[in-house]
Amino acid sequence: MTAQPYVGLRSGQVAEAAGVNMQTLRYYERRGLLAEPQRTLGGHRLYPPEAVTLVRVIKAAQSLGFSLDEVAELLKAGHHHTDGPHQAHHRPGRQHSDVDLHQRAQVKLAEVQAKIADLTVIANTLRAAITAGCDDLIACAATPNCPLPFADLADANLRDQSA
Amino acid sequence: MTAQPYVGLRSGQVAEAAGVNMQTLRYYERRGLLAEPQRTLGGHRLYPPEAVTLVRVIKAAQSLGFSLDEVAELLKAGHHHTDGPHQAHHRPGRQHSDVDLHQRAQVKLAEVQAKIADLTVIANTLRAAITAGCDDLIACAATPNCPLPFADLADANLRDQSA
DNA sequence: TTGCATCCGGTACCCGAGTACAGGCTTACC
DNA sequence: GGTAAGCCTGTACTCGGGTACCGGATGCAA
Repeated sequence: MTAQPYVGLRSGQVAEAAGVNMQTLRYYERRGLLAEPQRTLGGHRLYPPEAVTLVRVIKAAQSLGFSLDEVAELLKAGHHHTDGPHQAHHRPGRQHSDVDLHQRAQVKLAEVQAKIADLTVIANTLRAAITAGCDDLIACAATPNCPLPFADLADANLRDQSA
Repeated sequence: MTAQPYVGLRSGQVAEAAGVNMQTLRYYERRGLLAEPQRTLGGHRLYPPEAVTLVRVIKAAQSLGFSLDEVAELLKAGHHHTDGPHQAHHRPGRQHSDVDLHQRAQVKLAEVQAKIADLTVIANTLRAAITAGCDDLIACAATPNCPLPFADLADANLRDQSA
């Protein structure tokens, strides 16, 4: 019984390792993105090493346009299904999360693809603007002279809104 | 002097046509994205038709991840250069905006390309997750079993942060 | 056991991008 | 000239995603 110091990562360490603020960890915990970790007797958080990965995944997903709620969903989506080993009997209390996991992913995929498409349009626009020496984006966009696809973009956007 | 009704679009019309809230127009005006329009004698705004296009362009650019400040920059970038017809003499008061217009565009292009790359990674991840029937993104991400590129993504993100 | 870094909870604040509302004035048309 | 729809300014609020600060408690090593 060598009174070994507590094992696990302290919030500061996790924050550091994951490149976020400590407060952010607590914030994520409040938001349900991070499970409540172990505590020392004195109440200090003790995270398992995976926490770092998890935070990074969150940041990654989020930086690609997923809101924290969406990230939470994505995380939860798979997780309750991991919460016991091969637990084939599914009780009927959880309509939502399980059935549409693949759908969820597919929807997200579609969204991401749409985003890519839009960004591609803008990239092309910028490229065109650069090579054409087009100095004024609005002028180009507004006049039919320089037929950059900005207008299309705007239209795509409208389409988007109304969808 | 037939007292023709004021000519130009009223804010409601512009808002409607561009698919935004009227308040948003005023907001953009405050933010310097929209020039102050003409007014009727009574103080009502009268926009030229291009305003609609402009607002759409703003929305388009913004929906692709540009902040309003960035959009403002992009717009301004070209504009002062249009503010008089072939005015070749450039006076030396405006260091900033002109020189790096192309650079600006190039920087943006690089950003957009990076975003596309990241989104592509995530799209692949999702696709893989879907086809692999991988039900749990975190599990996948965290374990080396299912080598989805989530970790890379997270790394790319870190790279991003430190840049 | 003392000292210092670290962490605790709670609350309050920040920013970006709008949106809502109140109370009053204009426009347009009959 | 009356009246409804539309627009005006100003202020305040929302929402997402954090951040900052406070006074107090803990961890740990010397």
